Amino acid sequence: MLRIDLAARVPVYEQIANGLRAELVAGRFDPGDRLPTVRALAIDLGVHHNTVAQAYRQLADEGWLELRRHRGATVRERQRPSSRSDLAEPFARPLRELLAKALAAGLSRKLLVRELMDSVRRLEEGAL
Amino acid sequence: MLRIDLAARVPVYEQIANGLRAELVAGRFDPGDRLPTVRALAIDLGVHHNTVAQAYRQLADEGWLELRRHRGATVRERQRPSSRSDLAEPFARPLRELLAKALAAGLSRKLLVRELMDSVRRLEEGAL
DNA sequence: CACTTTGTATATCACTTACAGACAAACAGC
DNA sequence: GCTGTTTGTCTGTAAGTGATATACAAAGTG
Repeated sequence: MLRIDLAARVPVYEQIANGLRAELVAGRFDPGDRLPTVRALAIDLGVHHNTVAQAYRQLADEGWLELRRHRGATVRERQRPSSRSDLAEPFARPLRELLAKALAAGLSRKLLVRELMDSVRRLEEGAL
Repeated sequence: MLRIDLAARVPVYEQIANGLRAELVAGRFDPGDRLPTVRALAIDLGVHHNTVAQAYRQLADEGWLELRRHRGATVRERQRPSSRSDLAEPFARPLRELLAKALAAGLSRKLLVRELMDSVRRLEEGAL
């Protein structure tokens, strides 16, 4: 389901939240679906259950999950937020820096273009 | 020149390195060019000079800069690394998670596609 | 040769992260 | 209904990291 890199710079709880958010945005869960309990997922990922709980709480804050004690995490109906163009600015810079890193790491421009076009295709298909 | 966000999650020294790397990859500096001294850039950015020094050292480790005491940081001739396709994998996931965050933050797919296509165009022009 | 400039090294403080362990309350089986 | 288990949460803690402060050695500058 998820792959966690304990040595990565980005915190584990954020890796979990990022991974789940990606699946939620992609619509891989339906409203009402139950996510694994914090302990079950923690064992599955090999981390502490508090770490998973933190990720769940973050996604709950963002409105993706509803957390009720002893009922687990249920996927919430969440209207896709309305788009505003001034939100593109904080996205453009991370993207540019990510591309710079990739180029510096040795990826060719051609390969990067292919990756980006893949993302474009997935986006236009409504997926991620 | 650079914009630093002290409140951001990514460390300041890495923001500096990222920003400079983006300009270096884009070819905005010529080999032999001098970068500002650590103290000058530190004052300009409002951070400690050690923080800038750390960014410079990272870029030097990557081969972008040559650091000689009292001579400042000079931009090195650096052959663009050869591309290998297995390098695309560690790039795809950050990209996907970045897109997911953007979608979750309210960017429309259409807007994201436009940003990505902008990047593609810049890449194909040899810039960034 | 005195003074400034410049990158570096060491120490310190604050913050974050992941974990440990205990807890209260809802659930399951009887 | 009652008891034991399950489940998310709370509090505390040890380790690691980031940014700064400060001192230092050596090259530049007049």
